[in-house]
Amino acid sequence: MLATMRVTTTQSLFDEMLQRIQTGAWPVGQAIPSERSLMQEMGVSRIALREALSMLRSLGVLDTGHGRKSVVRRVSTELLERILPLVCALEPGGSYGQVFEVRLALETPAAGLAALRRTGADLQRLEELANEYARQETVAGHYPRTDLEFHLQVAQATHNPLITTLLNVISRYVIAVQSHSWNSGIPVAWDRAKRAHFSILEAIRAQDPDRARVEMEAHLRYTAALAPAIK
Amino acid sequence: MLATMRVTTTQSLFDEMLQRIQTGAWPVGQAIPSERSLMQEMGVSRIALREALSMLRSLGVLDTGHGRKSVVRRVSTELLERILPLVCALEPGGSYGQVFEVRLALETPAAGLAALRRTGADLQRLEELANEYARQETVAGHYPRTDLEFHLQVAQATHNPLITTLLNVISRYVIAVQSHSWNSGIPVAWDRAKRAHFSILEAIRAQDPDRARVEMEAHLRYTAALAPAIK
DNA sequence: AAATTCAACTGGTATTACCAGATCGGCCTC
DNA sequence: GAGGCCGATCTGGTAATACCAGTTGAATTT
Repeated sequence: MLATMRVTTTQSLFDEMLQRIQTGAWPVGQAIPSERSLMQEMGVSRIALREALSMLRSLGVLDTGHGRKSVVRRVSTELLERILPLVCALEPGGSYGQVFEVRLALETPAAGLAALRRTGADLQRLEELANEYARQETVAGHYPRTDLEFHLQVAQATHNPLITTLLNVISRYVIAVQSHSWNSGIPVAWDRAKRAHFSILEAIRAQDPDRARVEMEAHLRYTAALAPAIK
Repeated sequence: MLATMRVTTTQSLFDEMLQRIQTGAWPVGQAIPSERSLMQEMGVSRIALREALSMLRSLGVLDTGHGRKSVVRRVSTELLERILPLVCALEPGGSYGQVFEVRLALETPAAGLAALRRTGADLQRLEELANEYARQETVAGHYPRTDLEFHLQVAQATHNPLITTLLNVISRYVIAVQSHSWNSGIPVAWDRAKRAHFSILEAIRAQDPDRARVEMEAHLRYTAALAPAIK
């Protein structure tokens, strides 16, 4: 026997099973062997095995359920969406301005990438959202939602899921804070924002990344400047 | 009793304990009650309790160990560091290129912000790291580490913790993949990278955000182009 | 052939016991 | 009396076993 087995049984099981998933030995979307057969194969107790499984489940890579077999789930962006707010919340000094900086940094090049890669479907969806946004006349809470959807569709058009995920989380946060501060709303700002959306849309339609970047950055900076300095 | 308790015992325990941590009932850095006392207080078996605890542990909010009490840990970036490779590995298109895009998008404006906000201490640290990096002659694995440290120090100089956190995670992953592909290393690339670090340093010293951005973007694009197209 | 039922899976929970690291107080030595 | 040694007893980690409860699918019944 070794001097001391530094890692616990649970940990080694977790590593082993995670590796099987990453290497594709346990393909995504497919069921893994039952707990009973696994504890035989690996020569461990069900306790240790289940603790390792519960770690995988809490990470979102396993979809378990009472009575059915456990299947490997694709760890998609939802995991990041759960984690990022947690990190942002616990990180001290996570003020609005700092989050906005990240949004600006990400979304500006994202607009450029979207201009390069947008498909016909992307363009159509963007058009719909820009029009829907332009139709909004009321001061109702719909405003931030359609605005958000337009921006997220731009992110979607980059066809980079990581960008989409990050912007999803960050934009949601930024817009939530913004709409909170614009309790009454400023009509003239809306008109400008509506025109800005169409400008961005046209740049993306023309597949002009530089113009898309410029328009997006101007739009974001303007809306940010509207929000009265938040703490 | 309710018709059916939809959530499992483990899940409700997890929620309960996570809430205790978030509300501060179980303060960060402090030990939580022992498993035996918890299973008495909550009226559950040790199995369910331990599975919930293992979920907390896998999220990084609990620091458990053999023989000592479990203490509440602050969720730091390490959680993201563990998750991101997983997402990239399992996401079908979550390739190196997509992660690099995010790094480029974030680090370029970060260099600009660093130029505006760097303190004297930031500058000194950057200088040390650039020099240390320049001294590296061997092909040893030190190369990526000092390179990473320089870049992270640039992020640090933005004094935006969210940028620091995100770049910490993303750069780590990008550089890990890069160093993996540069098995032999290309000396001429090193020289260029060393000069690039000094160029960035000088721009930050001069507090010239535009130049810092340009230099950083050029540096990143060059090193990325070196990595032989990684699927 | 279609609907129904039931038996054999599956994962979820509970009980009990023991192992091993960590701790701290009392004891022994100096 | 002060300091180091040591073990009783805390802690979490692992194990074996049993049973509960959804799920499933094949055999049975209509």
